[in-house]
Amino acid sequence: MPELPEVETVRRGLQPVMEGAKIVVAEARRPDLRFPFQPDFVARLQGQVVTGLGRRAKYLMADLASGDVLLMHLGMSGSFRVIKPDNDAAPGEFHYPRGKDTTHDHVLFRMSSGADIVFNDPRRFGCMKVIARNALEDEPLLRGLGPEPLGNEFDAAMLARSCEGKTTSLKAALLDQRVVAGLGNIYVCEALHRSHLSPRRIAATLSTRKGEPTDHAKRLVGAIHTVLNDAIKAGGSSLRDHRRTTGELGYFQHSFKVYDREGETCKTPACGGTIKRFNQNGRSTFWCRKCQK
DNA sequence: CGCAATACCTGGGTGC
DNA sequence: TGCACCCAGGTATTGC
Repeated sequence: MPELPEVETVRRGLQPVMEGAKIVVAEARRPDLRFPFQPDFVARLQGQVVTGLGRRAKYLMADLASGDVLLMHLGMSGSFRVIKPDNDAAPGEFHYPRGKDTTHDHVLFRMSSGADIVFNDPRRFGCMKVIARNALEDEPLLRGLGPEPLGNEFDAAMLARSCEGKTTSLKAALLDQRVVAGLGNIYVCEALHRSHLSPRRIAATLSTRKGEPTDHAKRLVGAIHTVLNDAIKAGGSSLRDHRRTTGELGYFQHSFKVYDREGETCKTPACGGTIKRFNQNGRSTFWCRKCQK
């Protein structure tokens, strides 16, 4: 499901009920998500005050008063929702209407702010892990991540440098979280279209022989900034699974120019091309052959 | 080494 | 209706 804009939308939804509140009860309803929960997972969360809720790439990071950090990743199908606890339930129990959509409720938090937070993830590609804040730089899940695409360090020069010598496609390079951290299939397709660059272009063509960024690299960075910022403003894109923590849909999918638009007309002014789809490294690529070069 | 393919999961849609 | 198959917003691992 979620790429950077969706994760940021979730972060903004959880922040008001998590920050400054205590995790009164934590519950993992199955032994694992992508990997097994740590044996002390619940113990390290329960009773802790969340001092801040941040984001790094597609990871949510809840700072705890203990000095631990709770890392959360939504995988392909993870979502959080915030619900009102049932006042008639026992203090440590979560009572709420069950249905098909609650089958995959795997992790629950009761916050002292008066909210229950439910993590749902049908495919279980998501994960949660508690680590010590002073060991963040040694954390394997975070160690290899490249720059934040909306951060100050990420610019055309940096992108060109990290693509130097890469013989893979530009599409594959942008999906590589070591190159830039937070893009996924949707926003890579959209950023390439908005910068009029072909997904098949060799990644190394973003820099000159001298190692300077090309105009292509500058255009691409501009497009990445624009599409991510616009998508965050729209509350992300809702195709199948993404919901805001309130259950509402994001609406950036209405602004897609290529993603999921196979056979439709290109939205580039005066282009008139037809959006095509093909498979690149096992993922669908959507693009306009006429205006993306 | 870089890169492509594969595996991990469930569910929805399609075509027979 | 059932079934086989394909597809899905991610990422770690495998193998060439």
